[in-house]
Amino acid sequence: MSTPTRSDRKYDFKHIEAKWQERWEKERLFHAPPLPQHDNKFYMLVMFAYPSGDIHMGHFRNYIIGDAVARRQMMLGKAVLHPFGWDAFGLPAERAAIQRNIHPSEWTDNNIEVSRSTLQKVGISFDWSREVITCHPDYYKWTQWMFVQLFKHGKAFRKRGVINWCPEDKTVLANEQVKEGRCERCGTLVEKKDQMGWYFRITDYADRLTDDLDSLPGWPENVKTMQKEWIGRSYGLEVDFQIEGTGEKLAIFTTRPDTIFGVTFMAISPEAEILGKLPLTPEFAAKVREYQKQAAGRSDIERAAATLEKDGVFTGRYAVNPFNGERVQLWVADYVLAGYGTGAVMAVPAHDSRDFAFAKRYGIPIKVVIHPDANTPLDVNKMTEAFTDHGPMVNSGQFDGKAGESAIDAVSSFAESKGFGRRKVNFKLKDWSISRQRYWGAPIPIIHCSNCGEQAVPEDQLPVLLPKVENYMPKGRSPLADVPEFLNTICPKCGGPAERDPDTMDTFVCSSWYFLRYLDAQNESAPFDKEAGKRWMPIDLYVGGITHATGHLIYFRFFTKFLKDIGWIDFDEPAKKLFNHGMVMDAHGEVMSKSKGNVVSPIALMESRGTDITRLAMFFTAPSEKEVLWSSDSLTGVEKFVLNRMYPIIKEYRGSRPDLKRYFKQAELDENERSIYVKLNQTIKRVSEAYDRLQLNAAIAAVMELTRDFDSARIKDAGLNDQIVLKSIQMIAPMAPHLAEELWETAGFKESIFKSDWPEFDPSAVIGDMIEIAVQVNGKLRDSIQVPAGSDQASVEAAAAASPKVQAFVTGKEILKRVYVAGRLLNIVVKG
RNA sequence: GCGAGAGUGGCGGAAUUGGUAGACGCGCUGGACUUAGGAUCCAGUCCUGAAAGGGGUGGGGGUUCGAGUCCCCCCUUUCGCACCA
Repeated sequence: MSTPTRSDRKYDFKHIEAKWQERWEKERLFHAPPLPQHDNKFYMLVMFAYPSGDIHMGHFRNYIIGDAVARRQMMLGKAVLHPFGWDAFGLPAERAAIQRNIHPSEWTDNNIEVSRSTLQKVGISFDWSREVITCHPDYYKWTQWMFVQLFKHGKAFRKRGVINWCPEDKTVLANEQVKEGRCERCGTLVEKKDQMGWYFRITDYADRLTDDLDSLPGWPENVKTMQKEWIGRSYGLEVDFQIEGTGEKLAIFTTRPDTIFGVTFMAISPEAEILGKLPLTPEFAAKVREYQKQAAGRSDIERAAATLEKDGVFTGRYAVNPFNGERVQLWVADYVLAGYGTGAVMAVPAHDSRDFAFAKRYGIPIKVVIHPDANTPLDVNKMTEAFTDHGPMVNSGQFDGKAGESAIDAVSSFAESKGFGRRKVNFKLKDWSISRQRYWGAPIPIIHCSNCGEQAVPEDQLPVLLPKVENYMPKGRSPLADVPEFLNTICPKCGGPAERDPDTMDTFVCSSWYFLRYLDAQNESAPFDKEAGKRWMPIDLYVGGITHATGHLIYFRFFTKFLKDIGWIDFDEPAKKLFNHGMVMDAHGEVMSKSKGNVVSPIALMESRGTDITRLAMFFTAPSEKEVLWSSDSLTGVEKFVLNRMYPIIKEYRGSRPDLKRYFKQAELDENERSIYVKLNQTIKRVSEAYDRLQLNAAIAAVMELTRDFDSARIKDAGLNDQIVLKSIQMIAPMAPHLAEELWETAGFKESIFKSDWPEFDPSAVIGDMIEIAVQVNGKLRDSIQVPAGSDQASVEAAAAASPKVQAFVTGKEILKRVYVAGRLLNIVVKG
């Protein structure tokens, strides 16, 4: 299959790839300088990997995209930082340890070895001297340092609260790790539990995390939208309702103050704290308790099912609407979320679909206070669903007639002036729960002292080393809790006996700052050098999968903002540009998985067809942001291109060692030469733009066209001929680096092609001396005419008028006007 | 339900952002060279039509000299969130 016919040399990719990988390594070609010039650097980051031991098509695609960009930036003369590392803490290592009776670190380190050497075979231009491994103490020392900084600034705190509990993994999960009520990792239904744990106050950053998205034009809209929705900022009014016959107030949050005269009941979440403070008669208290039990037994999914019939129980108590003094029933209902707002809502059945369903079920009155518009009243008896749009207020006292924003404004201001309400901003985003009751993670650097409370481990005592343990079997509490040598310590403040926190940190903490450690990975006295941060940051391009849109990609922005606030860095946003590559599916559009047996290994392909051909095939099959349905057909076209055109092209090289910066004068070239010279420059332009937009499929297509049109036999000028050969090789180099290096060397260059200058196009040669003008009559194409470049409108019109095809549509008709687009098109508009 | 995308040949996909739709590649058809071809080369390949021409970018309207591209209404589809009051 790989036997070329036109080439008299076999394309011995195995030899070529090994040779160049070795040479790159020896020459330290990819080692980034410690402190680049800020205006001439490029930080190319790909999401680091969990070391599972194999590199699959998804990794392959991710890293070759980053590689193509990094290598091209090298050719553009930038100081390039292109590092890699391993997100090495996490559950699979514990699993494997339990199954095979080896230590998680051993399993992890072995996998890293295997994966690293695979990546080296892919020829990715990583600077391995900056590799980070998050489970090694020299890294997690600084993860703990980050925790301590957060703690010292009040951004890390411990509280008891309802948490997501995965019964399979036996650990707490952050909200971001729960998808559709299930553990993102193992798919088990998540349970609610009331438990003590550590949190990061990411909610303090909610406004900035939302607002600053607008300063990121280089981020895809869909990711920004997803983050905004996840953070879920909403503006509204908090109103106090007195609970009749008690001194208690019930505060509620609403985004629709304009419906407040339509409140006909109130609803409290069964988990809301206020419920405990309500004096209930024994009869009602028992009913409420029973309902609470029932609600607690329902999974999140059951409770969230939108179609689920709302249910609840009456508390026997009444609340008073401060706007009109009306007395309404106070219910407990589990469609109200405990964790949002105040855990209680004012219910306006006429204008909220959930309240509507509830009111219908329990026969609670429905009161219309908004009309669709002034002339279209709503009839309560005919309503089959709530009317939730905006419209003029009715039955609302002095507010009648106000509508929309101004209505909300008027009601809010009134409440504020009377002192029973205040404007408020609420977020869906919750504080980030980071305690994990598992072994294989970074220990939380906190000491609990019965006298002094929670004390951060002094920075000079970091890292808190993860001890060896006998048993990683998950029991629902951290394995470290059973290691007295670890647990027992002394209080750093009073010196008395104290205990370490037994929990470890969510691995997303480790990955929230790894991009900074790359700047200065060996630093033993600081997480990274501030000057290196100034020079290298922000990340110029961050490439990874879309799956991290509302997890990692929010967390690392949060860390960045925190570190800026405490003076470690001087920028607000970590990454200027974000690119999400598409997934790699099998030929039928199914996700590749071991259980389906449809996994295609990039390694096998690289071995049978060559790494560069495999890389080109991945680039060429689909644009990088779209999903790829991978089949072996993907290889056919690019393989022919490499074997029949690209690899043999070097035979056409005449050894002229041309000045690659020289531009030719079109007048000095003959017709064949001129046309290929124009093609060359058009190609350089197209390819450069394609790389800039990461349209690597289009970049390959353009080079294919050039090499197809290139016919050395028809070119007299050796310098021109050789420019075409060499620039074609340069243009393909970032995508097929081994092949390009080999050809470049064959042409006589001693230095790596990645030290050569990326070709620039001759602006005077992107259009030829004769150009084609489309001639339309009434917008329909009738002919294409050749005119000298630079012709004015009059001469183009004259040439068009001479065309018989055009004449056929114009003769005898009145010409109304002519639209001329210079160098492209002439449209003759005729009557009739 | 809410939100954000996407619909272009048999297939993957191009189209300088309002200016010659279908680049490049796969597949397919025919031919050349061959003992052979699953190699290579040449030609063809949106539909219709003998041709001239006509039609054509999910469907329907609109703006414009000109719309795949902009606007409105549908349809299909992918992804995300999912009782957030």
